[in-house]
Amino acid sequence: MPIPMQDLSEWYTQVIEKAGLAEHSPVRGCMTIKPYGWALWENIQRPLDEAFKATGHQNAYFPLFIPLSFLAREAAHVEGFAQECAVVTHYRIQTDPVTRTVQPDPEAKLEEPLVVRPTSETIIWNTFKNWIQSYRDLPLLINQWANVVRWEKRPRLFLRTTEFLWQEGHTAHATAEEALAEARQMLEVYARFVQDYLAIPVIKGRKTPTERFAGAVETFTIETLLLDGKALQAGTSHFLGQNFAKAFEVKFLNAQNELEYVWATSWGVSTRLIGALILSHGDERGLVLPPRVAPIQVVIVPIWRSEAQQAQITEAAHRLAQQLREKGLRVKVDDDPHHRPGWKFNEWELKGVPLRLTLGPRDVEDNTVEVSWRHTGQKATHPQPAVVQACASWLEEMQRELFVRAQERIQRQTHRVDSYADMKAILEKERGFILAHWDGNAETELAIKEETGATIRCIPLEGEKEPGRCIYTGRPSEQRVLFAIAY
RNA sequence: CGAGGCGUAGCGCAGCCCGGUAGCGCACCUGCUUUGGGAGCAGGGGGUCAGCGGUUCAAAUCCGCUCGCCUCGACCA
Repeated sequence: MPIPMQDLSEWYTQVIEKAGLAEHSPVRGCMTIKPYGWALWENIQRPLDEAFKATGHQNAYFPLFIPLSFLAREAAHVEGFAQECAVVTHYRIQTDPVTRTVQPDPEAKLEEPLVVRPTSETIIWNTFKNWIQSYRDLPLLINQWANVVRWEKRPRLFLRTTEFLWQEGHTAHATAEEALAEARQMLEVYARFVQDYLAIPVIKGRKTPTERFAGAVETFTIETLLLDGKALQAGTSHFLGQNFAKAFEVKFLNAQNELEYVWATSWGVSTRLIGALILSHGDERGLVLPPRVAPIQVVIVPIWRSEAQQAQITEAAHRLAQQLREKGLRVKVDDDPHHRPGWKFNEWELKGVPLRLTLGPRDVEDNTVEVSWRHTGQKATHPQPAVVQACASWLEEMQRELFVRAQERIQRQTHRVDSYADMKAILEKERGFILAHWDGNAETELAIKEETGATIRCIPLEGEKEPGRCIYTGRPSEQRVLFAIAY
């Protein structure tokens, strides 16, 4: 295992493959998500889905294919996605009689090409048109779990794959205020989930106009900083104004019997969260998974010498596992006879399992068990009944400690900077978050990006709002913004 | 799309410069001994050497073309 801080990109690829989360598929930029990785995604999906439903949203499903003409309806939107669309042009293949190669049948060309959705605003708003007539149909609060395709130039497992899995919320409202409140609410839902479940600290903010979603009036984001000091957008929530309502002619009659365009939001998080998770907590032994989303929270490794012991200790391990399951924990007994204990210790540490219980002849004799904490490497032996009682609270403690540890790391990597020279020096040396003043101009933003590689990740929503002078031009600025080199 | 690197067993690699019928480690199978931090010994199975073409008595090796992958940039959830 490479040391994470020396070559994070090598470490990242290896840990994903060795821990069995995912692997490269034969299709460029597309990955196979393996059972362990999928279990992790399910543990991310479940609480998010519950949070969406708790805030009044319903799930639905819209088509994978979008007629090309739909995408063209919203000018900024089509421009934003034009460079990365996969397009279906034929509906049949044939074997060429001369070359013997299989190819699209030229006779079977589609009248209108279909775009594989890079996001679903257009097809959903085309549908919403039929669902909305009156203010009584509003708000319309829909979410879908889906796959989308964006032909990215440089794919990376989980962080930027050609096909990725996500959820996309799409809502319609009677007023701008209500839609804006919805966008802000979902940003909160994301921030809470990412911090409480993934133990990843985030900064909530607004995107600058240059970084805004194609077709949005306002884009909110949660930004985090990974182990190597590079920033990652972990989720977004957009206030779309009336842009899509106008593009798709979605109007409603208000209580005064007047026809109005509806107001929209959209918001999403993706399998990128798994990448964020790996690159927030991992170490030289591999993955470190926060207990709340870990597919296996406790692994029990039985150790035996004789065959008689094997039977007895394995049985004791399963009894212990059952007691822990009754406490609501996800437990695995690794009684595989083909591997030795040392191998198993390394394997489960690589897979990031939060707690390991080791049960050997000594322990069975004394009714004890050895506990090992993944995030600290600490070990201790306790009586079995005490361990059964304490495991759940140890896991909760670990969940909090992982968050605090990440928060302290990000604090160390965050710099308040007032001189452009300092900013450049820090970005070259250790990257990280740079809190600095900006004059609000896109030209300034672009110049800084070209000279340093750093972009404005967001204009933070929280924290002090002291005015100052732009780090680049010296012109007045209302508040500090967050710069970083991004993934 | 630009710049680098790499395609040889499931995985990681050597062999290529200097052409002679393919090897190592891990993994896998069998047996025995082992099991508290990636076990040992013995035996065994597994290869269109990325593809196509050329040179040659003979090509993994030399030459040409094509395809794919990885890393780094511009783009992005």
